[in-house]
Amino acid sequence: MVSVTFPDGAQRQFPEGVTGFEIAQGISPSLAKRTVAMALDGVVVDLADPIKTDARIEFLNREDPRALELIRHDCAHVLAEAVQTLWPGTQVTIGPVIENGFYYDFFRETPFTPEDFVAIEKKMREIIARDAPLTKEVWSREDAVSFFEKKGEAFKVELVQSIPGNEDLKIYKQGEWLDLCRGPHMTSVGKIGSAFKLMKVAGAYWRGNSDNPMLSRIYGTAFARQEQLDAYLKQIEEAERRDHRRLGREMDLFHFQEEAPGAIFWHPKGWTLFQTLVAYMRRRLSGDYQEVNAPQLMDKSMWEISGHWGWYRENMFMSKSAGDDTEDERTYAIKPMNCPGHVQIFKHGLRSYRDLPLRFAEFGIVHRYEPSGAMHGVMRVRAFTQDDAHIFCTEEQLAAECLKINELILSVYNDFGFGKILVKLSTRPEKRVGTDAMWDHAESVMMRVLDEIKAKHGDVIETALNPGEGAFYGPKFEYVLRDAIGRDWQCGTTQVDFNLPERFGAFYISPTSEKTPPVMVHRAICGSLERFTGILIEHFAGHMPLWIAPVQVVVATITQEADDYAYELIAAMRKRGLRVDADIRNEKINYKVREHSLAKVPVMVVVGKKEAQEKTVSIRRLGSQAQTSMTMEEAIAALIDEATPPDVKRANA
RNA sequence: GCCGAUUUAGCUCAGCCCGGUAGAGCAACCGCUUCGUAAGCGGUAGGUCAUCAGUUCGAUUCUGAUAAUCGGCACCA
Repeated sequence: MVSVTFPDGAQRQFPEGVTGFEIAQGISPSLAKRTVAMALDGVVVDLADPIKTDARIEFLNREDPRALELIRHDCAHVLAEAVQTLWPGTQVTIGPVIENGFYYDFFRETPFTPEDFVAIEKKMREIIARDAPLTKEVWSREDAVSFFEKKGEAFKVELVQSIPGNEDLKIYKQGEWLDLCRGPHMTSVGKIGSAFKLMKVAGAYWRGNSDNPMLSRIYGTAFARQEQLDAYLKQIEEAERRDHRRLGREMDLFHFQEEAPGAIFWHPKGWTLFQTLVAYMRRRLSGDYQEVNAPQLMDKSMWEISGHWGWYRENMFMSKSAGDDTEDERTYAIKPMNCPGHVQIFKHGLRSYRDLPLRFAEFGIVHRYEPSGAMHGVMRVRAFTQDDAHIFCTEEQLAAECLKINELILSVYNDFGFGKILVKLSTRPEKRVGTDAMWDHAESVMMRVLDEIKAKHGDVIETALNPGEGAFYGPKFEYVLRDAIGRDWQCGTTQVDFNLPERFGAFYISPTSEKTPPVMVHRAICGSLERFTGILIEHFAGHMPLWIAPVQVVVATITQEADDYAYELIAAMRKRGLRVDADIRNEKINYKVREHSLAKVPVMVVVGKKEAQEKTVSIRRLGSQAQTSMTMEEAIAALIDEATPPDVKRANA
């Protein structure tokens, strides 16, 4: 007998091996009918699974949040059946649930197109309407291999063979069709319902490896109810509206063109935005960091020493004199990173332990030959600016430096309105340099730091471990921020480096007069400033806080009679440092309001005959229909206060 | 880099299937209008149809190559 505990706390005895379905049926047939799966001690399993040990039981209906994954997974199976019915000979591979939906990878001569979706969805609805029960069988390895071989499912055969011998080989059947699957699944395909949609097609490598064949992937999503699907589709539209490439055009920030793939043409407004960000970051460095600048072109030997020429040459640009009969035949590399330059500055002159920690910062422009398919607006480009810094310190100073960097990163993110931050510690990878003792030491230091920042900032920080994901030269922290619509962006990073100072022969003189290689910490807060600008645009949906907005105020006139007053206002505002544009065109105020709203100008100051006479202004804020009237002086004071960057405000407080 | 799609006026898009050298809306420019918070009215101008080849009497249209972009995959020191 097994003892089963129900959610209300009641306990009942059942014969060992009783299924969830039998228990539900015993309680009431309607419960059994609406239950799609069960959870045993919190683990979701098939309702038809036998219960062999004492357990807490919960019956899941399709509205249960935990059932969503099942709906999507079942839907992936139905998608696969539909595709194989429509195009016999198509091979199935895997079809997992992912965030916001599912996909299924197929192998087929001609890839699918979105035009195929109509037919596939129709077939899927037919299959769901048939409502075949989903039943599980455990097969032997041999049976499974010979079955899939006979069907010509080479990928499934490979999957079967890769499942460890101690695991059951589970086959889920839905009527005639079956698939190898870990499960769990709902009781029947009819439970999927109708709130599903195929989203897009894409190529994807078998097992995620670019040496493997390319498969045709179909993405889809499914929800328990149609309203949820509709809400999700709306959210996608919202994300499209926020797309920085679209806003970049609408707000006239930047453009790209064919002659410079992966490089940004910043327009005046975009460059103002970018430089506002740089100015802010520069202020945040003062006192602790020394800003430096290292050459854009250096002889390739520099990169041979650093190791990059060997490891990353494919992703580097190089440059030579363009002259036909120049004597200079040297090959220069365009810097893909700033560290070697900073090591040279460190090495210039003899350093004492008394000089440490030494913190060199650079807004370093780097070029990397990114794969053509990786480029994405300003988010992934081939020429970008890092808010980079390298800290040279002693072993003893390492923990304190990591903590100091952490404080700065969190403070910066907070100033831009990012609330939730994830800090991941990536530890030693397979391929690495340095002794195990060094890694042990560094990892234990960083683990301690991680615990400390978690204890101190637990309200905004979540921490995680990323085993084996460290850089080859040392462990690292990665800072991931979450934007307004819940997307995660990895921006900041703190990396400990045992390797580079030694490669370049950098050292300092210790208290006992010994040459000692310093510990080097690489650190970036925004990462790529171009990308960070893009993230800010999407995070704020173009509606930038006043202190970052490239154009903070537009003064718009209603009639010509207010022109002189408008000029007076603009002069007064500019004098106090506000970024103001004038709109004295002969257009209706409706037209002007519409245009500047679309251009996402945060503040419109509207002046007509009345305001000119009374020396007042009518203020309209972006995203609001309301108008506030106040005197010119009140308005300027309020705007200046709001336009003061948060760090300057703190300093003034 | 790989799979698929796309590329026509500053922007958004039609025309291409069925070859006879282009069309709309918005923006721009010029007038008129001086107007109270998301598109006033009229007119004008603007395109070697991404590039290079091929087929053809003739190519924006058909074929091929190249480039860029988009959606994924892979990559991201």
